Amino acid sequence: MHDITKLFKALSEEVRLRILGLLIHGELCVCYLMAALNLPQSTVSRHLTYLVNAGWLEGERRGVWMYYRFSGKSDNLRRDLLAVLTTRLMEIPEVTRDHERLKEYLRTKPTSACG
Amino acid sequence: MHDITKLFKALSEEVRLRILGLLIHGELCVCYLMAALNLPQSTVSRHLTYLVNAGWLEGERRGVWMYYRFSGKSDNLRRDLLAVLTTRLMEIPEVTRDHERLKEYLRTKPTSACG
DNA sequence: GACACGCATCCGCCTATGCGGATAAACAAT
DNA sequence: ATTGTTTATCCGCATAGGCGGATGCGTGTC
Repeated sequence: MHDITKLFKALSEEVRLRILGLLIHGELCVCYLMAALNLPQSTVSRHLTYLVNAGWLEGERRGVWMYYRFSGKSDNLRRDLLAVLTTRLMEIPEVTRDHERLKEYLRTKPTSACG
Repeated sequence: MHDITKLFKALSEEVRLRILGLLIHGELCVCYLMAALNLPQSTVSRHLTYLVNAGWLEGERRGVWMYYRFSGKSDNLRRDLLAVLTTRLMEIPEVTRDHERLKEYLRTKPTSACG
């Protein structure tokens, strides 16, 4: 039961929902998440760690860069919830706004950002 | 966005998931919930109020008795989540145990109980 | 109005977790 | 080893909300 409440608790914070909303279309580096969310690095990092510990995400380091994506682990509840999130998160204005910001960042893409 | 995080936060506590699990088959009076959950009245009442405020439940008073059921209000996210909960909550041992307790209570059903 | 019952809320105590700047740790190049 | 970059974690502060017994509020009967 503790695993389950942890799954839902992870979804009970705006920043974390926004992160999941950004990762729906595939993995992203922290530097992109920071730009899209327009939040300080420590805030983003803290929430990513929470989502990993709750079982939603997994991270992969590539050099200095850290990428996050939805966890490959799968159980019935998480799979069902993920299906719901995949459609419903995109209906949230804050999430669509983040996607616009991400697109803009990709277009202007500083050379200092990850490959 | 605040409504959405509130929905998930409501699901992030064991007692509240257990309450929702008990209400899946239909409305129940608080006295039944207390018996099935085997928890003090104040604890049950507090969580019921939280679930009402989060948008999951609605209550109806009948004399001194208070009945709760899933809210008639419907939006996309809540409807999808409810569909998930309807199947997945019954897979949780604590929830099935509550149902057994409820059945036992119904069988022995003190005359002082509602209905 | 008095009394009884069911249930919402208060209360004191405690734990969990939000925030962002500072710092530590990990990685890479020289 | 030094320097630079990215990111995880610490820190102090603040808010939210868990617990259950006590109390207040609402309903019903006499």
